[in-house]
Amino acid sequence: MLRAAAQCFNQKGFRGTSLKDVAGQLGLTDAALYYYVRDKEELVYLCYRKAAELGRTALEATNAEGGNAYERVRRYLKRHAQFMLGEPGPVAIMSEIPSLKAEHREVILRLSREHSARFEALLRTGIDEGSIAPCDVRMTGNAIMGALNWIPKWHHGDPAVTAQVLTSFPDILSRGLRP
Amino acid sequence: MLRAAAQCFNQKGFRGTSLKDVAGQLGLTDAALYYYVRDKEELVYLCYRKAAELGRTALEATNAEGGNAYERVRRYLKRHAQFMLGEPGPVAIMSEIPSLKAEHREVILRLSREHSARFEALLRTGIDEGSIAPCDVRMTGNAIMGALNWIPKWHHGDPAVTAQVLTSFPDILSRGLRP
DNA sequence: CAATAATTTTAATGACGATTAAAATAATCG
DNA sequence: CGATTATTTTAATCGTCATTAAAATTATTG
Repeated sequence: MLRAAAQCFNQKGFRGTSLKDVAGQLGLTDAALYYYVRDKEELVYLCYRKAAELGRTALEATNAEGGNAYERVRRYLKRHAQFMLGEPGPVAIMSEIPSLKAEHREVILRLSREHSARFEALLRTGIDEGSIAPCDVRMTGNAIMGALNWIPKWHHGDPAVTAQVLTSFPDILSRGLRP
Repeated sequence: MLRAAAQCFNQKGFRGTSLKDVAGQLGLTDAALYYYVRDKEELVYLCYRKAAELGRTALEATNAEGGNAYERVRRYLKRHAQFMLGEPGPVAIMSEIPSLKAEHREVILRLSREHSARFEALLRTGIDEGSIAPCDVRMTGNAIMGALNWIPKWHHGDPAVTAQVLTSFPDILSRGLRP
């Protein structure tokens, strides 16, 4: 369901997707969605949360595998790109955070901040240990996350492009980090 | 008007902004907007087009100033960041392209493609002349544009941050291009 | 199979916000 | 100033979804 919704949002924009569209993609009728979700707002919220959790997982898994910070960043970039691209990806660009209800918005923003903080911490580790060149970690993190989060904008499922992204992106985004 | 609209879109999301919101920010009533614009759709379209044109202008102005490709890229990055940040910036994240009417959507997509192509050409020039390291220009362009376009997501007007972006971003995004 | 629970549909309802028409106000210009 | 044009407002209207309630179907389980 989240996958269907995210796909609709990315494809038709938020304005353009009605619950009927989402339901249609599942072979259901719009009213059926209300069995699983209180609200359209909640549907959006769940999509966003899922996406945030995937990002967090990607970073954690990478950290768990060890290696120096530079290598971990590279592996993380690939993992993150992977689920931005993947079929299984319920990942919608989070353009509607402001219209979430306060409670939900807080959760998403918190997850988002936590993720940024963790990534920045990783960069800092790299700087300390010398595997990454000194830089403004906040801005560097913002730049890298932006590049990743923007992927759904221009990627439309072409498998050739997918492969291209997976090989290029980690290189492109990490090359500037070398000392 | 476009500034007001873009600001609303970025701040409240598309879902969250009614014409009354946009009009309110101008000290007008919602109906007054229809004197200038046929449609809400047209308002969105004009915002997007303005943003696209600013990007194009930034790149052209930079090219006109000369210098090698690497230096031109750096200057372009700063210029582009500048209007993403600036008060005068009617720049909304283009999350609703799919719901534009076909005719308008085509214009935006064309402008967008043209801009990408120009930037990629600049990268290619740099590679040929040796000021930029060989790379997948398409993907590199996507990455850099993503980082730039994402700025409104996390920048909320703090002038200290603005300054930080302007000094850091050109460095961060161009460092990976060095041969 | 009977009975209960889970899931989906049909058929209204309702609200919000875009849009419109007509009237009112403000600006310009001879 | 008088007249014409430009701009804004007031006061409806209108559509499009989201949402709901009740009925129908499907699945589960004793």
